[in-house]
Amino acid sequence: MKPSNQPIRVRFAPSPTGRLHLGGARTALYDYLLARQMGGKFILRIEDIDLKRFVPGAEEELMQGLRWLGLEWDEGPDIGGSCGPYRQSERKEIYLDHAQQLIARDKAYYCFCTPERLSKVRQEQQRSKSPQKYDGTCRKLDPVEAAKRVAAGEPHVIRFKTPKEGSITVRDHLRGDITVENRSIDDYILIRSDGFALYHLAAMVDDHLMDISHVIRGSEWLSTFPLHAHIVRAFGWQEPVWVHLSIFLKPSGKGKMSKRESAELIKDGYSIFVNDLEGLGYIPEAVVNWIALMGWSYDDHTEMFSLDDMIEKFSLERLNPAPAAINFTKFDHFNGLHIRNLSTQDLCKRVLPFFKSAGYQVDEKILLEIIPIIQQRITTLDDAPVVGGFFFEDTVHPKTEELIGAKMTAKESADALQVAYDLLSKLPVINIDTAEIPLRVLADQLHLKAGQFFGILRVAVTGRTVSPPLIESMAIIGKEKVLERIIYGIKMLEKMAT
RNA sequence: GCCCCCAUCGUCUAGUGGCCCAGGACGUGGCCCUCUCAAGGCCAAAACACGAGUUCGAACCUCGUUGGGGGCACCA
Repeated sequence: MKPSNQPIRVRFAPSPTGRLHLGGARTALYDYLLARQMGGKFILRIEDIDLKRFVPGAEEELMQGLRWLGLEWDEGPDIGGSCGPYRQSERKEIYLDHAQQLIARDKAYYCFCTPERLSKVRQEQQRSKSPQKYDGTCRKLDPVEAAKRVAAGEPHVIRFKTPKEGSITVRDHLRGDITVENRSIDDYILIRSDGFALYHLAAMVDDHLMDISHVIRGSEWLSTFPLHAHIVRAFGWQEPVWVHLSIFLKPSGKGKMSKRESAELIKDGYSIFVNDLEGLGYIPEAVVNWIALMGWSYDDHTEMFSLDDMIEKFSLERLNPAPAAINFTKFDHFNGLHIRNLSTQDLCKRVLPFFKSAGYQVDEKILLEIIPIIQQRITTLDDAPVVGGFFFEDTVHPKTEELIGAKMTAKESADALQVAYDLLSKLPVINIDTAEIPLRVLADQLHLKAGQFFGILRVAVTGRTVSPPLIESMAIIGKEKVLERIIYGIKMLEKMAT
C-alpha cells in the first residue's frame, strides 16, 4: 500500500482493439473521480503492445468517447506528460530491459519451447483433466547454457519464475486479502519470441514507472492478480492499491453481453458502446450518473448526481464487488431526469441536430419557444422531433374521424369548431392569457366537457390526438395558421356530414 | 476439469449483531392533478438463495451447499 501522503495517480489503460463500452467508461469515470477529488492526476495510457491486433480508429474513438463524457485526462498520448510515452507500442525496450533485470535476479528465465509443443502439452492436460500450465521444461535449464543459446539466435521467450512453494496473499481494496497457492500460478510469458512484452509485464512496469498509486481495473484481472503482485514484488517495488471492479452483466443478469447481443441492442435504441449513445439521443450527464451507480452508492436515497457532485462525494469505500446487470430502462429514466434539468437554451442547442436529421427546416427562434412545452415529454433527444416536429410543418392532415369529438356527431363537432373560430378570430393574439378562459367558458356554454372541446380543436390545429398543451401550441403556431386549420377542419366535417 | 470472485425486491442498491416482520430508485398496478400525452404527487404488490453453527439476539460473523460470474493464450 502506498503511504497516504503520496500523490494520487490513476490511469485508464484501454487496449485500442475495440470500442469503448460502458464497463470501460465506468472504470475511467471512477479513475477520474478519484483523481479530481484528491487533487491527483488522471492518466490515459494506450495498451497497444500487440500490433497485430491494431484496429484503425479505435484510439480516436476512445478519446472522443471519454471527452464526450467529460472525462479529461492530465497525461496521455495526445497531450504528453512527464512519464511518457503513453503508448505501450513505443515502450518495447523498456519492457525488454526490465525482463532482463528479472533474469539477472533469477526471477525469470529463457524458454525455448515451441508453440507446437506447448499446445500439445495443453491438449494432454485437458484430456487428463489436470490444471493447464507450462510444464517447466526450460525452468530447469542452466542459465549460462540458456544465455548461450539465446546469443546463438535460437527463438525464445522469457517466462516469469513463479515460486513453486508456499502461497501469496494479495489485498484487493474491495474484497480484502486473497490467498493463493503459488503452485496454482503459471510461469507466464513476459516477453514473446518477437521481443514484445505481454500485458502482465508491461502493465506492471508502466504502473511503477508512471508512479500509479491506485490500479482500478476490471475483475477479469482478479485471477492473474497474484501473478502481478509476484512480478511487482520480484522487482522490489511498492505495490499500488488494487481495486478490482465487478463486471457488467446483460440485462437478464445471466452472463455478460455477447458480441451478437450487443449488436442487436441497437434495434431497441440502446447500445453498450459509448460512442453510439450521442446519436441515440442520450446525454453525457445521464450516462455518467447511470454507470456510476452500477457498483457505487452514496447513501440510501440520493440518486441524481452531476459529475461535480460525484467528484465531491465519490469514495472507494462505497464500491460494491458484486456484478451488476445493465438496466437500460433506468438509463432512460436518468436521461429524462437530466434532460428536464437542462436550461431552455442548452436543450435547444442539443435537440437541434435531431430536428435537422429528421428532415425539418428549423427556425431556431420557434424551436426555443417549443422547448419548454416538450422538455418534460421527451426521454431521449431523438424524441424531440416526434413530439414537436409538427410545429415546423406548413400544413396539417387530420383524419376526419379524429375530428369528431367524443360522443358527438360530425355536425356538432363542426359547430363547435365554428364557434371556436368566431372567438379566436376576435382575439388580437392567441396565448394562454387571452384564450384559455374564453375557451373554457365557451365549452361550458356548448355543454361540452373541456376534454371534448379541446380534443376537437387539438386535432384540427395540430393534426394529432396527442400533442403538447393546446393553447401553448396555438400560441407558437400563430393566429393566422390556427384559423386556417380550423376552417379546414370545419370543411372536412361538413363534407362528412352531408 | 482446475483456480479465483460474488450472492438483499424482476433490476440497481441501503444495510457492517439489536434502530429492519428490511429503506430508496427504476419498472409494474392503482389513485390524484389534468385539454390529450407527459411531468409531478400519493399508495400498493415485490427481496435477506438454502442448511448448519456462533450469540441473549443474525440480512449482517463462521462453515457447508446451491446458484451466478471471471480466468486457465507467444490477447488485453
